[in-house]
Amino acid sequence: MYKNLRNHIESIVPLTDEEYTLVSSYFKIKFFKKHQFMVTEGELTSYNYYLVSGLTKLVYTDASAKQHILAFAMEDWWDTDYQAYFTQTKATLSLECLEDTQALCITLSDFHELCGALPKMERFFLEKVTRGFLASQRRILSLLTTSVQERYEQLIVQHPALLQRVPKTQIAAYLGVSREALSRLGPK
Amino acid sequence: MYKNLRNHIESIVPLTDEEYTLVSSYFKIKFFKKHQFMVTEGELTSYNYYLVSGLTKLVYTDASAKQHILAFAMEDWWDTDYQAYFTQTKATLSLECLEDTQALCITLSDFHELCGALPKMERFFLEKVTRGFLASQRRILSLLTTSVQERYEQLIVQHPALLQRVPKTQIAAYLGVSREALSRLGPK
DNA sequence: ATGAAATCGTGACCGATGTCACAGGCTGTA
DNA sequence: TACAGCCTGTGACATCGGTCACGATTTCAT
Repeated sequence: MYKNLRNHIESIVPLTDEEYTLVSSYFKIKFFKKHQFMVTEGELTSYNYYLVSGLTKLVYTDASAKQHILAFAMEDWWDTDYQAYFTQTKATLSLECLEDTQALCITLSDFHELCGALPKMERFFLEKVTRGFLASQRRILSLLTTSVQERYEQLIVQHPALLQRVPKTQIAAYLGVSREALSRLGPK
Repeated sequence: MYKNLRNHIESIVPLTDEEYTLVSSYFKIKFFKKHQFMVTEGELTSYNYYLVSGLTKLVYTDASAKQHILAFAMEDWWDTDYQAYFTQTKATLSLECLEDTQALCITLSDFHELCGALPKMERFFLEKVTRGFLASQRRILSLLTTSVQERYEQLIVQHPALLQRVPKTQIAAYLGVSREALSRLGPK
């Protein structure tokens, strides 16, 4: 079972059936409904989630209650408050479902155990984290160099499905502008 | 030799003398002068650099020749155009020395060989990349949530030495504002 | 020492964006 | 049906930051 996860891992490192059985034994499936929190600000973050289906947002809420979206995640993405997860401290971010979501989750200690038991998985995660790091750098660059309009147009090109599933308010919170500013450049 | 590197690695995974001898055999030392490019936009990026001493900036130059600084790096930091390095494609960033710099460098194929020969090093790099990823996420959040002034003040607190070594123009290019805007909020 | 280049502050002007307010449309629920 | 809550667009206004221009000072290389 969990063919999704197996395909996902095997896109980077091949696994035998026995190996995958071992891998999957470390994961537990969880179901969440729209508006539920998978990670809650101020609480400990027990799990790293691999999303089987659904849609989530990773959010920071600032002092004036304004929301800033670090990332959306959907099928085949990994997501959690990594800072809190890896350091086992209280979350500063929240991970909230924008749709009903199924996820496979793993604790930090199981994560380490798994890497120890199967070095291939360490390679897999190294590759994954590296890609995440590169994506973050691209995002920083895009925040530094491009206008809101350019970022919006790129988002439309790269994730057209998102716009159908997420209200503009949230898109604005992801792009780093107010809802109104985003609305103004739409009609043009 | 290269005690820096050994201490750096051992802050995460302990090494025997033999292991470290093996590790260091994969690295080559290089010397650069101020204004030299360690990575040049448009060219292939052969190396990942561990900085022994000196100071560098990782820069993107946009269509209108404006510079945007992704990161400064100094002693004990790793630096290169990772996108270009890991995918072995032409660099879109430049890595330029702001001071004379010594660095230990490793090719991508040697990097993979080293990880294969010594799984500990895979763990080390996983840890390193993870921290880099977390730092990037913090930077994104700070770009989304804080004003130029706040970012400037945080930079002063976190890296006071930088301000002594780097002209304000470059600081501005790192913070994501014009030189003039940064100058205006200095006297406060 | 001398000239060229870099650094830095400052003023004027203007476009982009945040904030606040209002209105219409849509959806879900009692 | 009726209501409440979201989502979206739009206008008015103030502010922030970009751009251009100027000049003073410092740094650097010849």
